[in-house]
Amino acid sequence: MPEGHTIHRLARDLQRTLGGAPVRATSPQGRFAEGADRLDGHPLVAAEAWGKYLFCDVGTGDVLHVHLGLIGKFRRRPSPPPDPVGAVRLRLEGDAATWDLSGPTRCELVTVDEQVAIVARLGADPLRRDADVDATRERFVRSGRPVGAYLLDQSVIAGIGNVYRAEILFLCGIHPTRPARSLSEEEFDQLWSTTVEQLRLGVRMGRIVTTDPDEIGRPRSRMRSEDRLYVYHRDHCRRCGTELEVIPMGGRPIWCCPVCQPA
DNA sequence: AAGAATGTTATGTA
DNA sequence: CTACATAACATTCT
Repeated sequence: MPEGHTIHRLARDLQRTLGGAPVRATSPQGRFAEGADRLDGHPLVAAEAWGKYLFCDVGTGDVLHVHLGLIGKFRRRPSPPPDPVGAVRLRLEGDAATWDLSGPTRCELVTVDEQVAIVARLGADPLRRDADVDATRERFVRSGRPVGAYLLDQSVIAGIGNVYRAEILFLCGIHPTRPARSLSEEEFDQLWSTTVEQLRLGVRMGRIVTTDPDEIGRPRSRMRSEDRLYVYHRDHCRRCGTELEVIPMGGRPIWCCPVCQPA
């Protein structure tokens, strides 16, 4: 379910609703009982996203590390919460809200050192102020890999998923099969700034909307779902109507418009 | 009601 | 070492 914007938004919401006061942590299905015990009663000191990875520091030396994977979800519920819906692995109950976690690929307690090691494997996160753009540009100009595959590589840029990679390349008019090193500096910089802009927009909207409101003729909040994207999972280009190419890349399909994104 | 889904990791191959 | 392919995994939503 999530790309980077979802996790950043989640970190912000967790911080806002659970920050400061002690949190009651439970594992309704018992599958994370020990972890929940160690979290229980401690305040959430900081919730932070790094790409698609979430870290919640409880100030005891334990850091909750969560990766939602494809289907994981943190659901917000009122406090006190109703019965869990589905297989809830971890429940964090604060005064203002309760959060139920289901379906994560990763849910574990790590040390701060381990957190640092995990983050070290990740590339620059465009949503973070400490993102190293210059280092990322350097890597781009050296790689012969297709830019479509490269964008999905979390060790290069952290936070882009299959929807954003297709949409960002469309917005930049770049064909996904082009080698990363074939991009000019200007093209890379445009790619980066578009990524920052789009991910921020995603955080604000709480969903991915890459189409231009002027082009669609409606504000983003009132767009129909089929109008929110230009190419992802479409048959025809939302801008020019041309039939889209679908190319397997990085193990997953990418859609692109042969007219708007010349090879 | 079966299948798709905004993903990562481990493992194998060339 | 790099690039690429494949499988396994987890649950919800349509």
